[in-house]
Amino acid sequence: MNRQSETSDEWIYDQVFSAVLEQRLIPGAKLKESELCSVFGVSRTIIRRILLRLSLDKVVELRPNKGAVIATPAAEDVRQIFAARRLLEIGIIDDACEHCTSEDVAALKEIVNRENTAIQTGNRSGAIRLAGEFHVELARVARNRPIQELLRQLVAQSSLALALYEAPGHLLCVDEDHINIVEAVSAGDAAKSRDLMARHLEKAEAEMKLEAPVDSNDLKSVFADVIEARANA
Amino acid sequence: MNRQSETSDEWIYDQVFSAVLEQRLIPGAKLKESELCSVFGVSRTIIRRILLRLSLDKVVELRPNKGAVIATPAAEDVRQIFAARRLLEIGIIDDACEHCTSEDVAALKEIVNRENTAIQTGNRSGAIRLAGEFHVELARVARNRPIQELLRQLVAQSSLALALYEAPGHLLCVDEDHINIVEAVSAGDAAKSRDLMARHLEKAEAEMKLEAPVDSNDLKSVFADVIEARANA
DNA sequence: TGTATCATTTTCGTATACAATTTTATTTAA
DNA sequence: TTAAATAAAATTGTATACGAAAATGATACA
Repeated sequence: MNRQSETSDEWIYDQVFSAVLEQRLIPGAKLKESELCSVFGVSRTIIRRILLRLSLDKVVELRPNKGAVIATPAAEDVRQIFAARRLLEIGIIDDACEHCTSEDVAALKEIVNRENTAIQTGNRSGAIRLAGEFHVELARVARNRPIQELLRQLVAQSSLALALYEAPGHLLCVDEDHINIVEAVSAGDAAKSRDLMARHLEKAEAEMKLEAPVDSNDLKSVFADVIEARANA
Repeated sequence: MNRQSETSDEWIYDQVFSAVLEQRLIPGAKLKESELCSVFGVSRTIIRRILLRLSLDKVVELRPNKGAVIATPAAEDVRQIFAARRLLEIGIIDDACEHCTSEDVAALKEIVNRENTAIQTGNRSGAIRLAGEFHVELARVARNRPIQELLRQLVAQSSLALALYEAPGHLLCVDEDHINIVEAVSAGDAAKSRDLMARHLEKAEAEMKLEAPVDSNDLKSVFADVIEARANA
């Protein structure tokens, strides 16, 4: 049976990737091949290929002979993730301002609107997902695919980081940052856009407690190091 | 037979990746699975996994039902590749200056020395490869893995771009740029380093003729668009 | 001679078989 | 009862089988 590989593959990949973005899959979650097989109705060949792709995205960790788990980025990883995001997202602002068309503005506003709706309706998954989408869309507007691709990965990794290190009691603050950035970019004001983006990213990183690492009410996170040690024993 | 997958996989991947870096594999070259199987003595399962990884690096193009070929980046791709490189490599200079240890300086100088030796002995493959290695090493010195990884891919893609668009008669000019950058970085002079890097990258991109695209004496490149059109027919 | 159609061979895509490793369960001894 | 040892089950890693698609070559016909 030669399936329409391209499509089916992409669909399954997106399903898992989305689950990570929406934090329905959290760090440490085990991804058994046979389970994924029955869920998606394909053979292990396909599932294995998708797990490999996700592992190259640093969203899944492939432990030889021990199966795949959702990745658990260390504090240092998270610092590098955000350092990279600052570099990329501030760096592309010039190009975003330069190339931004009216269609681009519409697309950006559409995302921000849906994001705000999600926030107001208490749809946390949707809000997280759309917030990430916004940042990736901005890279698309800047017309730079390599950077867009990396940002897509970094946004997903940020979602994992947030699940691990988010300061308690934060939860869905309504945020004017995104819409302000859209306005500045569509006005072609690169300096202002850069400044807004810089502060926005700082804010995001500040919401995490990278020193006192763990999320209190999730045993998997609390004992992540123990699990890691035992897993490698 | 459960092979020591990790190692064997990595080795084969590196072999192919290196061949691209050294331009022993040029854009359009066909990678038949069965041939790779016999060359490396593994089954198609392994080869297929490696081809997938290389395709995610944008070094190989996977054409459904038509096999894998070494990628042929379009002129617009190359512009984005170099735009991304400028952004990344200039952007990491601050961190490189900040984190650069004496071991790092030694490692950088070692690469530059080997590069110059390669140039002087007419070892074109080695020179291209080491030039790329230098840029990736600088990202390592900056202590940012995500960016280092992307740069590794972009350097390989640059090698393909060079094979396609290099201005004729260029060939291995001895270059003081790299050693100057090492000096500036190890002295902690970020401003100077940035300036040197910016001009170095501009020079590299200027060596290519992205408007009059093709490499004259390679039919595969000359008729790349025709091939592409027919392949998709 | 050149072109179109058909058969043959090659190559690719997925599922599956089987070996090796890890995990879990059970038994046994202290 | 706990802990170690062993057996059973589950899971992963690689090779291979087989169907589908594409490339190649042969034949018929204008």
